[in-house]
Amino acid sequence: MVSETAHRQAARTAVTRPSGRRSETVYGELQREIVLGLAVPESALIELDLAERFDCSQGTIREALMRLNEEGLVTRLPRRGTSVAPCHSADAQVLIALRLSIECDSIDRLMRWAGADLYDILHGKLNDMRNAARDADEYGLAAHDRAFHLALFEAADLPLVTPILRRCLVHVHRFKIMKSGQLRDLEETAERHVPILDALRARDAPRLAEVLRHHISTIVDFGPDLTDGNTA
Amino acid sequence: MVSETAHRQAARTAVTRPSGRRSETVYGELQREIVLGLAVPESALIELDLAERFDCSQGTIREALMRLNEEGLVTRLPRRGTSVAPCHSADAQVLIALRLSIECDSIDRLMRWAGADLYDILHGKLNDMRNAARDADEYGLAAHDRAFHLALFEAADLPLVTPILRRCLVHVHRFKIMKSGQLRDLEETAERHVPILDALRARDAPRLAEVLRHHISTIVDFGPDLTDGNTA
DNA sequence: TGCAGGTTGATTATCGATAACAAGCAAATT
DNA sequence: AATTTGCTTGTTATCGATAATCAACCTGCA
Repeated sequence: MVSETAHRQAARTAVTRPSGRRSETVYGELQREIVLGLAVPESALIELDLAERFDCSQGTIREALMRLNEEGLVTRLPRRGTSVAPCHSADAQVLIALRLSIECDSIDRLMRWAGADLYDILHGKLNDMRNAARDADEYGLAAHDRAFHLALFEAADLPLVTPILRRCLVHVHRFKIMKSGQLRDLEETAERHVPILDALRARDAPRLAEVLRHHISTIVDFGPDLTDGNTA
Repeated sequence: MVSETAHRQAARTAVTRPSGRRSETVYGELQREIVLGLAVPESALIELDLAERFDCSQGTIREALMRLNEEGLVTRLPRRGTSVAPCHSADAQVLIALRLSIECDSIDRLMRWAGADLYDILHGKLNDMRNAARDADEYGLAAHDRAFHLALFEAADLPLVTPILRRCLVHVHRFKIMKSGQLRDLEETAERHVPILDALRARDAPRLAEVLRHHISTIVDFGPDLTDGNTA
């Protein structure tokens, strides 16, 4: 009996370690594939297929898909299945405008709670970005970039708005990555955050607002062509 | 044999109809209670308790809670449980600003696809609002009001933005209802939509923008006092 | 008294099976 | 030839049971 217990403990540890929370892994991987454009927009995602692929049950997949649906990365129709969200420039433009308004209009509020610890946290995220850039990990860079902006916004203490910002960030990244191929200077993208940190450290609210506005509005240029699906 | 088939049909209809989709019912009822303030902000929601109350399984409750989480009406922490979302004026102010920007900035785009059928649909929603107002059904009125604005925005064909607008609408309604007691003129709230319909019928984009802007910015006045939780 | 370590209670996470459902297809009847 | 009827297939929705997890408490010891 004792040995059986010990064996069970060992097995549990061995099995449980790899993932942590299973649906979390599935969620993260699918998010990566969608944002990176590996999963083509409008294509179907079958729950049972994914369950087999990730070696888990349908319920776990369902949970991951619901999380994705929450951010708008997939569309779930009642009994018609799940599909990868479309990616049109019209949506992206509105989303960027919203992001601009959310991030910039809350700076005064943000400043009231921002302390030195916030600066340290953000500096950590910046280093994460630099590492990802060095490894040519475009998705990792984008993920850390989202973490940076979300951490900054957290200081404004607007819990009902944060999920909306998260959603905007994800879609802006998706559009940016799908629009321009891999021909981007990742290092430069990371360094673009330095002025934000500087303004924050100086506790200069107007400058922070201006720097942020510039940072966000120059992420994607809608100049040349668009990866728009419908030509209507 | 014929009678047995007929009976089976009748039974199926009788049993299936009441609920339709079970998680849908749970979702709708919980949404009502939260928006109406019947469920107090920050209070805990236990999955198994709800499962017993609605006489369904835990998974069904979980699905409903996830939908609620999607709109930000509840907060789900990994292993700490689910709680009703807070309701502070700071969030509400930002949400109203976002709503304003989403609805008003897409009118040009909207006009390009709007036809006579859209006017008819919206007119139907207006009548729904009038009926709810006559019945003193404040939640019904709010629900039809959301449907009105969402139907209008649908014409802009920005599927990635629609869920964000839905979220803003729900929270604005919640804040509005929780702020002012029941002392509101429901009939007047319904009639406030007539100018929007008029401008749409006239296909006058600038006027529609102006009317909408006024409509939205006068929904809640942050003048006197605030039902703010923290006094920080 | 103070604390290290285990135990319990509450809650969520996962699973596999079954039910419900919508759409497409094919055959049969008119 | 056209319409309808019924079957088949692909997919999601729901369920009840079990496992994993975390926080708080409680016990034995110094």
